[in-house]
Amino acid sequence: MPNRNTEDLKSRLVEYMDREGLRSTAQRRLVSDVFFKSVGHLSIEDMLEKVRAIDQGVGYATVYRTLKLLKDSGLAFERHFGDGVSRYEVADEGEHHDHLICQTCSKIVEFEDDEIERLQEALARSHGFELRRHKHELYGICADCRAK
Amino acid sequence: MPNRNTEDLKSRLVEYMDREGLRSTAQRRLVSDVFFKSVGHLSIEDMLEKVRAIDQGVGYATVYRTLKLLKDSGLAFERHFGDGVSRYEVADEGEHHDHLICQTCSKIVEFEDDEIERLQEALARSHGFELRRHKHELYGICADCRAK
DNA sequence: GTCGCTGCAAAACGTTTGCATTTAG
DNA sequence: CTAAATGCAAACGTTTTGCAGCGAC
Repeated sequence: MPNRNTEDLKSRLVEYMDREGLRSTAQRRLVSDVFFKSVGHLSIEDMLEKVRAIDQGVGYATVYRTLKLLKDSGLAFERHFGDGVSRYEVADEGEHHDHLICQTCSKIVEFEDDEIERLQEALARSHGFELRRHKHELYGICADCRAK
Repeated sequence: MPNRNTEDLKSRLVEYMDREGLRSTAQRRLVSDVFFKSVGHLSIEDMLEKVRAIDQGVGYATVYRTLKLLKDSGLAFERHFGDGVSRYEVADEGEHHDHLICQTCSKIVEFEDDEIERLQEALARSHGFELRRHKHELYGICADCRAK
């Protein structure tokens, strides 16, 4: 139950599909609806499971291609956390965050730090780079796991 | 020609192998020597090519397993830059750096910023985490590519 | 001589694509 | 009707492993 305006996301997707001349199909609506209502970082398998709970006729490739579509439209971020699996996350507008990951229990905490953002922007500029995006992941052991 | 004490790295590897009861073989010595003399971020294929220039009998699996050994011993870092390929880098002691990557020409600039390090340490602590390692990658367009 | 290591080839793994069929527009 | 989307299965690229023979100790 994310606190999120899924209607807005849906209409942005429709706009994108209109613009690109893509068709609105039952599968795309199902996959994108399920995705927009999800929290966290979902693999294709995760999505397939959720989607098949509603319609088990949906194929892996369709989920894969719809997630790609969502990524291309800017409505999903694709993440890689070191295991070989791609994960997808709803790209809430304006919101941005990095990740703090527990190496023991795999808990993922999201964070944002304006000061770090500012410093990395400055750093990129000082090396002549125009910064487009970044990946900042902190790996450690969370308080719960240390307590055990 | 990295400015690096390869003898030290070699002896640390020998220590590790002794401790673990592993054997010193011609292939392991060759692969690790080539690796320690290398700069940058090498894929298994890169390493295989360099190694086979000296002894073309060496198999892919041996390079793979030796790189894994180097990673386990703490003498190599494994990196993932988003294409599906694992890359390895010599883990010089004390030295640490993050990466600034040009999205156009794939140039990789290494950086280190103590202030960012300090902030991320504080941030992890404030979330109850004991920080073990981190990944900080900045993607953008370098000056050369923007000039074109 | 033992048991770990090598090289090969094959398996595994997640991702991506070709194609015949279905379906939105 | 037409072209795009689907589902399947197969292709892909990379990583990982089983195993027979080889070699360090």
